[in-house]
Amino acid sequence: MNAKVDPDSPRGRGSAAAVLPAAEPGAGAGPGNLDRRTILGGAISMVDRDGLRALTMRKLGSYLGVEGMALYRYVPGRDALLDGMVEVVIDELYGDPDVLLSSVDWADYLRRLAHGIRRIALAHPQLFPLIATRPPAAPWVRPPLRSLRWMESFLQNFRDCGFTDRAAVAAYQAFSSFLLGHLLLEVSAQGADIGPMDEPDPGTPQASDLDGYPLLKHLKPLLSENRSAEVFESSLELLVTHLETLGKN
Amino acid sequence: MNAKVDPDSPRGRGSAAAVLPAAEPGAGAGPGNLDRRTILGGAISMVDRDGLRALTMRKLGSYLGVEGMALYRYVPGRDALLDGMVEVVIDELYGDPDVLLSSVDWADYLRRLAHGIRRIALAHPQLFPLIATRPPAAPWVRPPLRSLRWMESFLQNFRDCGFTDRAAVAAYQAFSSFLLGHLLLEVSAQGADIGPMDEPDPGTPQASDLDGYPLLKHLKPLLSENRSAEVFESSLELLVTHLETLGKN
DNA sequence: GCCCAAGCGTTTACGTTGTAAATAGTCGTA
DNA sequence: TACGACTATTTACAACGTAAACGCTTGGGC
Repeated sequence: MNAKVDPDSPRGRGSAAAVLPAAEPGAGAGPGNLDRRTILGGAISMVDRDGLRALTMRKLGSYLGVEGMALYRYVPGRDALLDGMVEVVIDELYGDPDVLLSSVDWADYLRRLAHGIRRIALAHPQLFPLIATRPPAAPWVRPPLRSLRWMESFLQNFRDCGFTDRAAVAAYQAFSSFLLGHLLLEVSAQGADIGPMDEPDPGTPQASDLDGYPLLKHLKPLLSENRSAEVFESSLELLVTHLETLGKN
Repeated sequence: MNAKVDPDSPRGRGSAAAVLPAAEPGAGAGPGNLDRRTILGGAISMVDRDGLRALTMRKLGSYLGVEGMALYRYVPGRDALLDGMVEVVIDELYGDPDVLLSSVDWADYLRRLAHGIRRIALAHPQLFPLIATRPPAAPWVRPPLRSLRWMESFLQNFRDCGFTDRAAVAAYQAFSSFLLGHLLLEVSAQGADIGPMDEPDPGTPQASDLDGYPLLKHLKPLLSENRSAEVFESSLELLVTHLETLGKN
């Protein structure tokens, strides 16, 4: 196919990040076939396939072979459903062997964690905006690394590597900004690529739409090039060296 | 009040960024009182006050002293309304004198532009997630600098300063990621600060909730410190030096 | 075998949303 | 005065989130 495959892309690996515990949908009615995990898994795979707007309580119900109202016995409401989905997707990190390797090298840890989250983002492009914009549990919890468990282990790791409290916190915050910016833009671009376009995509400005913008017209090929993987890598390295100089202050 | 005031915060300046052309709402019924600009302005100030969930066609109508269906003569539908709001808010940049100063120094230009967008984000914290996540006009248009006019002038400016096509495009993309990550996190934290909390905010984990996370409990004061302005500044400088080394390749 | 409490999913119902279609009011011009 | 053209209202409908009441199944004590 292509010379190099993006190792974080779903097709680039044996789908190690897509560890959905989802029971198969429509497993027939009857009691006992429903629980919180099944519901969240179904919701996630539904959004992965059809997008966020297609996720309604009733549609999710019928996707699971059940009436919409049945979901309310396991989930307090739609917002809680969304929060639960975000939590489940973020916790896919725990199933990622590349991330879990422990290491005394904080830079190595940072790189593996970053790629782990990138893998999640690319595996669930339609869901990532939710990860980015749902109100976090506390104002000091920053997407996308928005689980208390991961925050704790992240900060622990950096303190163990000699970072001061201040520096560890700064590292968490800088890391969050970096990931959020890069991944949100990456999935939004990719979501538009494979998004809902059957026709020649009337949303995309054709060459004729750029008449007032000669430079854009000239740069369009460059702008359309997809160097996400390389850019992500080099920005990550920039962050690492920045954190190095930030060092122990 | 406080030693130093954030110059990008709405209270930090004479509200120069909040140039809403909004006609006063509820200006009485009768024909001729409605047009696209009024509608978008009303929608924006409504979201600024009550949040995105409160923005409904009918509620916006009655806010403007009109029946909800009247809006459809000027706006094709709700999605187009949201897109229009995003466009209007981004175009507030054109009314910002600090940004419009021309300069042969690309770094200076970048800094002024960055602060201009930060000002917009802080002036409309509830709206910024929309700026970040609405599908752009084309996959190669990246929020938050998502208007073709601004893209054109941004790229022009960098090319005039000696950047190659490639480097100018890379600068645009790096700039976008930087802004999106920082500003989205900043407004989300601030939105939670002044958000819908009347009681002691049950959403925020109290100290007792952090029992399983001793390090978090210990670092909570540091994590809650708001150094957004300084962090933004220093990350911006990091970006500038990065673009310098990226230079002309 | 019988009953009953508990748990699960369905049914019914209500208010709200986005939006299409038909309607009525207003105003400049012929 | 009559007439289009705009403009805003009214009416209508399907889909949504969710509360409340309702049956159905099931397992345990007598």
